[in-house]
Order: sequence, then C-alpha cells, then structure tokens
Amino acid sequence: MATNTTQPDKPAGSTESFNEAAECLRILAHPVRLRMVQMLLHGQYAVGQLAEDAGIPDNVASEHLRLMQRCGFFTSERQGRRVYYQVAEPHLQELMNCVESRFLG
Amino acid sequence: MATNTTQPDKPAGSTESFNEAAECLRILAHPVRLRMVQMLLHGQYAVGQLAEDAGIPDNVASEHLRLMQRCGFFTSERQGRRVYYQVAEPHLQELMNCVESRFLG
DNA sequence: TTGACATGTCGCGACATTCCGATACTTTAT
DNA sequence: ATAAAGTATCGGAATGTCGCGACATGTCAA
Repeated sequence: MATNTTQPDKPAGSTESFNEAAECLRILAHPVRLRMVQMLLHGQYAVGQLAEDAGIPDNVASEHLRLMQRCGFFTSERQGRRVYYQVAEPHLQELMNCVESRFLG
Repeated sequence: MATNTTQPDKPAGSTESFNEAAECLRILAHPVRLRMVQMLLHGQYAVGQLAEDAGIPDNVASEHLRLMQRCGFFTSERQGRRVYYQVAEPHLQELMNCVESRFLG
C-alpha cells in the first residue's frame, strides 16, 4: 500500500443513524424546548405552567410539547382539565447534563 | 403560603444561556455536520476528504466546516493547497459520546 | 505565466420552522 | 344547559436553512 498518510481508522456510523441523530438534535435545538426538557427532568408540569415559565402563550407551548411527544421525548397524562407531560426518553437526562455543564452551572 | 402543590424547585438557567445552547445544538443538528465532528474527533482531515466521506461536493463541505468554525467548534490550518480542520471546542467530545451511545453502537 | 487543484464566497430557489390569531375540543363548576 | 378554564389544531405570514451553480481566491508545478 502507498496511499495513506495520517488517518488511521474512520469512525463507524450509517447514514441512517446520522439522519436520526440530527433529527433528534433539531428537536432539542430550541431555547423554549430546552427549558421544557430541563423542567420536566425535575418534576411534573402541565402545559399552562410550562407556558408561564417560558413566557409564551399556551397554544405555542402546547405545540412545542406535542412536537417532542411525537418524536418520543415525552408522554402525557390528563388530570382533570390539565395535561401533564413527563420525560419518556431516558437519554435526555444525559444529553441535558452535557448541555448544562457547558452553558449553565 | 397556600399555592404550591407538587413542584419543589424550578431548575436555574437564564434565557440567554438557553439561547446560546439552542444555537449551538442547531449547528450540530445536521447529519453531515455530525459526521464531520465525529471524523475530526478521530483524526486530521481536509475539506476534500471530508466531502468525499460524506458524499457531497467540496464547496458544500466547505460551507458546513466554516459554519462550525465561526461558532467556535473548529479551527483550521492550511498545509499547501489543503486546509485541515481540527476540533477546538472541548465539550464536543462529551456531546458526541452522548449522541453515539444513543444512535450508534 | 499558465494551468490545474483545493478551498471559499455569492445569489438564488426550494423547503422547513416558528409564531400568531382564530377556533375547536375537553373537562369542571354553576 | 351554560359558561369558563385548559389544551389542541389549523391557516398563514415572516423568517431561516439547505444545497446548488457560478465564480473568486489561493497554492503548487511545469
């Protein structure tokens, strides 16, 4: 062989995997959604509570939450008039730790 | 006090911090850029090599790389005709570990 | 200098995201 | 039944992103 110089071994990973990962990160990549994830990793909150915390209208909060529910981040449970969301994707905690260690704390 | 029910302590974090974090994640949230980060965490590569690896034209690869350079992920160094990029943001390794443990391996 | 290689920049069209107002749906209280 | 609170959905406007072709810049070799 007479070609290679410095690069030893290209890391593995299918195109499909990178598409999925990027899609997931795109969902997370919004300040309001990041805050919602952080909140729900610390306790139970309903749509209106998260909306007030983020300073946005209820319907916008609802849209963000349902987006994250569709991609598997959250599940929801109705209690009376309120709908409480909770974290369903276990890796969100680890990811949020990375983000917090870089940008907060 | 007569208001609170279940939520103990809202997690901290300024609006500014969440904006920064989200901006950073948006940069990362692209399959080609994710692959480039992974590659550059494993070795030295130039624009054309990363373009070929990702199966995209050179100028598109250049655009992705410069975007990530502008936000502090990479630095670049010219060697002859080629420009080699390298990881500059130390937290990228940790973040990539999270992503890989969830979507690859 | 001329030409080829490698990278960077610009403008544009196609597409996605975000937010908003209006409206509908669900549950509770009167 | 009616009204109100809480949540969800829809259409549209503004904005942002992506990839491309065309072109400009920088580097080396002949």
